[in-house]
Amino acid sequence: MRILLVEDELDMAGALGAALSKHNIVIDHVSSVGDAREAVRLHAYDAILLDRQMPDGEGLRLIPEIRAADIDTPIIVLTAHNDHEGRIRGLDLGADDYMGKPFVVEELIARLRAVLRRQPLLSPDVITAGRLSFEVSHMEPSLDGKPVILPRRELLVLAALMKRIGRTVTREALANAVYNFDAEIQSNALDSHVSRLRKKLAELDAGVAIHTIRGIGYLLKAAE
Amino acid sequence: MRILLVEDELDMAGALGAALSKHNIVIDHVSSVGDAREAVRLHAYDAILLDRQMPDGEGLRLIPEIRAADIDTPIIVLTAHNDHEGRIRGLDLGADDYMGKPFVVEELIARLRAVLRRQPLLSPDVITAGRLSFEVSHMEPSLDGKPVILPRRELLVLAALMKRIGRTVTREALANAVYNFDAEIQSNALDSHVSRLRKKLAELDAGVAIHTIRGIGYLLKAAE
DNA sequence: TCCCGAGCATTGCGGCAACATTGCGCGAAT
DNA sequence: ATTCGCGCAATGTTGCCGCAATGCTCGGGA
Repeated sequence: MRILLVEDELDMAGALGAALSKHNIVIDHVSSVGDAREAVRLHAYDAILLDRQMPDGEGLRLIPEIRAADIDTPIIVLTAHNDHEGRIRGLDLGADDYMGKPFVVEELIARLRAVLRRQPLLSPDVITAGRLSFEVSHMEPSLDGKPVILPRRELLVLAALMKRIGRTVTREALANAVYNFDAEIQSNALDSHVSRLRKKLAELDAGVAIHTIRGIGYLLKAAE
Repeated sequence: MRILLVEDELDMAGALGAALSKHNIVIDHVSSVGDAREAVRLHAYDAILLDRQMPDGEGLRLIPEIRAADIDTPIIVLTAHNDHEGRIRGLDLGADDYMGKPFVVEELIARLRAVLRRQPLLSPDVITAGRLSFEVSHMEPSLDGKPVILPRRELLVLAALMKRIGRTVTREALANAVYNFDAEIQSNALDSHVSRLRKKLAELDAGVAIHTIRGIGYLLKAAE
């Protein structure tokens, strides 16, 4: 899961980033409306966290722009605590939720999950294949109801493959799901994650296997 | 799918070429307006990526020429990031979309797909024959909804035949769909791809067969 | 009708690039 | 201090692809 954080206060951004990482969320952080606009153009995020005041203007005005572009990524607006008008305007403009600052990170996570789960038409929250199932909003795979613990990167790989189960995922798409664009990968790190994940799936006898599509990417499929 | 890339920066062209090949797109790359003009005359591309500044002039002026020749191939203009005037002029002149540089390749692919899909009257995105269907924008064949994995070259052959299903495809046209004109084939490599594809279609019982039109080319047809 | 040649089909092979695997060292987290 | 995930790189493996040898088919001409 990858989200965009639009926030100019660096402390705040840092703290949020650390907290969200623990929940296996990949973050792209930008500090201005302009950069945010660019980032949204460049990547289809799972969600956007949007602060109101930015050095180059009002964050809220991004919302109609995004919606006009036919992008229905969930947006959560971060507002000052008593900014009543801001909350309402945000929702009117097409935001999905808001959080008054200061807030407890756990609550933000919960709202994120809620907001992500609220799009059942587009994609169900729980995906099942073989003996394996995956709860998207919690980023949690499980086998016969028992949670499976995976390292962060492998988990992100699995998530990306599960979301497109039975269909191919290009190497590039996979890389985008696993790394944010600050990250610079100059080796076959991605391959090794795939390899390790593959091995674990086999050991667990998960009933799914990662197939290689040479020259294109990968594909997760239930074993027959 | 074959597209023309008009770009004089070699780094850029190289990177784009590599990325697009992974998506099974064959690229012809030219570095000047003159060569581009020639290329458009010689081949009916699925799309054109057009950079603005060329050594021998302004790329945009190709657009009216192309449109005047009654060629409605989608054109995506690659502009410098803040080149507002260029974007607007490009669209006015008859381009279909633009991309500000630098950009992430995934987005370009997405725009390509969007632009290709935007011509539903000319050609639908999903072509079906026998039990086989083919999603043009994703270059993905499927049988009863399940994706069929094919090697790159065979996939390109299948795409070319599907796009003209029931009608003959010249050997030459087929070669153009599978190879760019840098590629130099001095054997019957193309035949062997056709052969292997034919075999697979039979094994899969896909309900379509490749017929040979002696002296001319091939024809894909649903089995009766 | 039979023959013959050109065009096409098929298939094994070798090279090569893409991919897989795994040990290692670093650094972060606990 | 120890563990563990991560990126890296070296090495092993796979499978696509172009090639070419060989066999087959069609169709025209005598």
